[in-house]
Amino acid sequence: MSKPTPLSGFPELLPAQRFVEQAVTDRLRRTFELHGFASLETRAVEPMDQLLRKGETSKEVYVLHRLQEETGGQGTGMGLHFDLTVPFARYVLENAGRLEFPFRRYQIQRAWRGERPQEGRFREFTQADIDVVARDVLPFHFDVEVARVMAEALSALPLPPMRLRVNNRKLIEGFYRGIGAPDPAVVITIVDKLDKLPAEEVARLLVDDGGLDEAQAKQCLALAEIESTDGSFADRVRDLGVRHELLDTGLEELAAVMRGCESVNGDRFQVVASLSLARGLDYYTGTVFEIYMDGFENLKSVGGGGRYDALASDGKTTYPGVGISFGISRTLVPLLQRGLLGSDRSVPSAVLVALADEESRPDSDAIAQRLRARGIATEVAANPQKFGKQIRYAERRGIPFVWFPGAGDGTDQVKDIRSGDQVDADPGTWSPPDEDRTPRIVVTTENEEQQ
RNA sequence: GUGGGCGUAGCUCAGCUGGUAGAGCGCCUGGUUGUGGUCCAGGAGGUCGCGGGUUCAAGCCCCGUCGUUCACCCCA
Repeated sequence: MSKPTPLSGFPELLPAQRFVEQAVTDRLRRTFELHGFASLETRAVEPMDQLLRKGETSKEVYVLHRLQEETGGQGTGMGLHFDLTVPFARYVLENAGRLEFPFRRYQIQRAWRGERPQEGRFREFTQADIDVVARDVLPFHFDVEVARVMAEALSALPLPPMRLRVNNRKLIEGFYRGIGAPDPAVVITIVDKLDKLPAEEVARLLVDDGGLDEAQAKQCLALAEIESTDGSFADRVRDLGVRHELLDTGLEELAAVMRGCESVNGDRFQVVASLSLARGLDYYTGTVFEIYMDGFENLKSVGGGGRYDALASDGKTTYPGVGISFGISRTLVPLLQRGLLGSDRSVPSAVLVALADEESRPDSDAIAQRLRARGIATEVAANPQKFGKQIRYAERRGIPFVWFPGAGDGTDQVKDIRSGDQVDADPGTWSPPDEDRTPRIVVTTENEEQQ
């Protein structure tokens, strides 16, 4: 069999990289749970009609069918989910009678999209979502809470600083109605292209496709330009002189989110009111979020979310929600591939017990067991090679300590192969420094890389 | 789906106007006979993505194909 080539869009990590990914998900999980979010996993597949509803028609869903199905058959009618929000909404409806509301959950899981892969964009990827869902009414303070929890979670990760851009659908829709736009939804999708097209181009689209006149288009761009890290955006919006009830509501909500997030601002995280933000998905009804990673603006948003008041509804009861998701693969894989993030070991082992000869393997095994019993990850050398080879075996894998049974007059010795220090040691009492118990994440900044 | 770039050793890549396949790193052995990293000497490893064409001769030119990558689209 010839060497298989990688499948584009289906990233697979090396052990040292996988350790980083696991460490990141562990930390996310810890933060989410500290805030009382329960873990949830939903099945990988959903019925196609679930996946394709709610303005998701453009999604490139991977459809399931059985290999031996009659040709021309209708398939199974199931597809792989492409995000975690839609399956969650379905799950809430299905289990509404057994859940306590407001229900908060986190979900760290894979999703699939059949789109063309690019850096940070994959066909199979992992994301971390938090959502809060209530029955009938979801108090607004949850909009603030999900933002704060995600901010806290991301600040704790060994990643570049993040920026959370926030806007409010009511605000911009109210504004567009206030200036007399015939179809606010169209205006939203056009304004959303501002980060890709020059302003003049967007202005022309607003006139040609949005049905606005020049003055209205100018107003829209003026609104989109507004950005602030505090509540000052509100005055600048009001200065534009547009009046609409929905606009006022949106301004109040966005101001509330900004106020609520003040304390999470810092070196590692910044919350920005950004009035150009719209998001393509049409199920968002109020607050919308997008996350950006400093220095990686080319990846576009690495997370996003918002409030969806009507995504989950069984006809009688609606379950409004608000949530935010973070792209684990999207952020981690580019950093890992560029070598900006890694770990100092490819194995969990902190200690390699050397093997003098095959006959003494039980002795080495016994030492390893005593270390493991005290929580020290330990492996025994694969072969009784010359000790130089065994040290090199450890060195290649990043294992910091090599244990020599009966090295000094029958006393065991342990060597820190980084410093070369070798000391007498007892497997019943010796411990590595805490920082050596598990692999460590190694962060290289872009600047260091260039030097 | 549309358009461009790129497929040569495990990895990163070089290979001139077409003339018998190269480097660095890594790997293996020895120097160093239970203590690695440095150094020295030696060694293994290639259907040049695949198929066809042009030519005395193709890694190089042409066509096709597959893979990969970037952009559009869309988004985590």
